[in-house]
Amino acid sequence: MTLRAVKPQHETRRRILDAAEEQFMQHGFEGASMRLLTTKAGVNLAAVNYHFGSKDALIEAVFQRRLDPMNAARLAELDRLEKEADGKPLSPEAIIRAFIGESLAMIEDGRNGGRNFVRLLGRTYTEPAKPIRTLIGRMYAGTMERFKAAFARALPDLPSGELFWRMHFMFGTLSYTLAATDTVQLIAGFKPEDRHDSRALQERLVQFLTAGLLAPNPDSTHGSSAGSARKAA
Amino acid sequence: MTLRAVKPQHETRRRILDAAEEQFMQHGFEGASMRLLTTKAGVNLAAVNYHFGSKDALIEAVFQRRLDPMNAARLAELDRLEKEADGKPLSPEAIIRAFIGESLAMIEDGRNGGRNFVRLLGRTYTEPAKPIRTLIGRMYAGTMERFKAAFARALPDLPSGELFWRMHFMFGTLSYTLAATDTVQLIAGFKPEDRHDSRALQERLVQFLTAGLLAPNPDSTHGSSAGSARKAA
DNA sequence: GTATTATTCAAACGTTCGTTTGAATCCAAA
DNA sequence: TTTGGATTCAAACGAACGTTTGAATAATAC
Repeated sequence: MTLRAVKPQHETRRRILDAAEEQFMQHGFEGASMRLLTTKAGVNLAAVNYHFGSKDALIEAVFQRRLDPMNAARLAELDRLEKEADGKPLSPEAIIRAFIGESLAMIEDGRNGGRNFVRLLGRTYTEPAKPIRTLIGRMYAGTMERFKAAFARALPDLPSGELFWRMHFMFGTLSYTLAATDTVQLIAGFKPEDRHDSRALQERLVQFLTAGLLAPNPDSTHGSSAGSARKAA
Repeated sequence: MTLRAVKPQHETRRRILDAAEEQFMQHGFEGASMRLLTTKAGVNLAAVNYHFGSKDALIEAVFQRRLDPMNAARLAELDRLEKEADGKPLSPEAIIRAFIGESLAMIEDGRNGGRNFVRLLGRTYTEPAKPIRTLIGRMYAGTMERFKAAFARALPDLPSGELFWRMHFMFGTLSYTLAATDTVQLIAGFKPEDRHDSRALQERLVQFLTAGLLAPNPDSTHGSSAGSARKAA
């Protein structure tokens, strides 16, 4: 076939990973079948086991391909900001932008399947299956640690217990937004043209998350110090 | 069996629904098998088809049982607040409490499976399968409409397009919190004792969501009116 | 007690699942 | 052109899937 001559070396692997992102996103890991997946990818059924070993290993490869570069970019942006700030703490808003910017950029990338991946990612956060949980947790560990430290420096009066919850809420808002933006339609009055305008979406998210992060501190029932962090950025 | 004598009329139906909540939550709809589900429920494999007709009908029944009363309670609480306010608009914080109070109460209800249900609900919001989406959308439609109207009255200066997004974000934060509170562990330093303290969790959520809802209004790129809604409740 | 209905049960239906196999084919090096 | 490893392919494996069936059992009505 002349088509084959054009085909790069790892074309089959790439086709499988792309189809896996879409199928896992649509049906979940257990619900996605290798037969439909390989058909969509245009490859033989046995190709997955040949190139990846098993369905579970394919799942891991799907996340490896996107998540590692994504978190690396987040950390690089944080590094850049901190170097630029020259020792001074960053503004909370800047840290938020560094964290969500990469994933929001992918949402517009329909061509390379980035959109499928972020939606897959969003639904995976609510996946209780233990192997997947530990996989995701391991891939995020270093990034979360660095961002938590950056937030702590930016908000010295916010108790670390509160910071944890604020980060949890922020992460939840982001992941839901990535996963459900054009699926769930609970609230009437949705303007379709807004859905893929990631610039406007990013500004809205930054406003919302920054305000939530800087919310007044509820007096903890456990008597921890009640420092407040009110001022807007 | 003497056990059977104690068994209420629709014991089998209830056992199936309880097991379904847990299995759907853990494995997703496509991933959950009727064989494991009926085994966990302690009923015969054919009982699901006898009592519900099919797996799909069982999914619908699972949501009917909990979601209808939950949304009814939300609307009742909103009605109560509005009657009490006697025509004056409610505070945004009060509306938020009315919306999230019911679902957060269920999170502590380990006995009756309410905890399983809210976690199932959280992961269902990110489920792209169309039948489930329309099912959930239909069950939420009236409630969302009423709450949107209440927010609009409380925040007359917030453009309705912005309100939509703020509600979207708030809903995302809530659903992620319900679904992932004790599954995902992305951020180190989690205090296990906080996980099931729904009182403290509710206060943290209210603080975060209220601040996000009242965030300063970013000037829309589409030139819509740029009213701001800054004041805290 | 008998008749009638509702429910449970073990077994089987055909289909699809993830994976394996061994031969066929491709491709680069000799 | 021949060789040898990499890749693709059709076919098949046993297991698990949702659902159906018809007999057995339990509960209710007469």
